[in-house]
Amino acid sequence: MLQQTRVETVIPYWHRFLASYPTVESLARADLDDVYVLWTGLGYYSRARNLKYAAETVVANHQGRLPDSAEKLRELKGIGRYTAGAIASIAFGLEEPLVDGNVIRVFARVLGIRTDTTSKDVISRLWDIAGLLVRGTRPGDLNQALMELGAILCSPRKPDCGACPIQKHCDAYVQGDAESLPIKKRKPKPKPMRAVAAWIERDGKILVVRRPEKGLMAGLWEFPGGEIGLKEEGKDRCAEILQEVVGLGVRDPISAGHIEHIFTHRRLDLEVFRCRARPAQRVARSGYTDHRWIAPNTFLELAHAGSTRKAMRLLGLTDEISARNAKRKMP
DNA sequence: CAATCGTGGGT
DNA sequence: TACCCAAGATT
Repeated sequence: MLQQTRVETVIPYWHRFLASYPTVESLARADLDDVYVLWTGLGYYSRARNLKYAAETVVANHQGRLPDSAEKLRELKGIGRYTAGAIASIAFGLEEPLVDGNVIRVFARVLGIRTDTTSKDVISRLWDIAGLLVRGTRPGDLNQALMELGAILCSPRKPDCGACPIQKHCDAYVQGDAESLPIKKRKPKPKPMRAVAAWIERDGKILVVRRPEKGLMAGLWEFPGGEIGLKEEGKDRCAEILQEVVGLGVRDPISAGHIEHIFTHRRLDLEVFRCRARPAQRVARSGYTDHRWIAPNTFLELAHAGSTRKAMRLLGLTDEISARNAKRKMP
């Protein structure tokens, strides 16, 4: 959960997750759909699938106990170099290093690294240095201290150098350029993208579809729809797309408005329509892995992404149901 | 190696 | 507003 996600964001999800799946065995036995529900709103949903798959592997191949070496941990789905180092050092007390965004920033400043820190060369060197530092009796504490230093004092903007315990050892502090480090390649802007989605009602129920297990919002439920050209008319394309993806003919799509949603690499403009399916038709899916006709309010109980949540709100679905069941109001 | 994969907070 | 960033991993 912590991969690319702030601790404060993770905490309520972590409590709910552990309440549902307190053991590796319980997660291994779980229904993947239920795991996705607990991940709703957290993002990077492949982590949920990988975590469940890893739990199954641990039960099947490791007697239900996590392997106690960084090398073996890395063989599990979703566990890369950082996570293996974190588990090995913090949970097992092994002298294994870790390098995350915080550590990169701390090292770049302390050591005065003024070249691109995203290069393979520099990253490799940082891992070597972390490996030298972690030797000792409390490797987990050393690793967490490095990350905490980066998160609390040695922050990306306005680092609190005055309170830093290693100020006098810091090259960037001496040079006075801490705020401009580390140097990174700038990331491309999110590309504009348009899509339509439809509330299709029949006999008081609406049609929802499940996305494939790979790609954007993998495995999540959404309103049926699809991508359209940047200059196309949403209303015209809506009926055509529904015919393509669910095999339903609809009449008179009426726009309920647009929502905007920013992903890391996409800027989505989603136009949402209400329409009715012509009677006596069967759903014929294309691209989706499942579909259901559900009572509208129960959509909130299925795993879904933030963009779908916005569409729901636009269509008048409130989050009263999930708010009742959750300690914290879902985003 | 570059692209992909979410979302929320901060400046 | 626009951009950066977060206890990264996978393809």
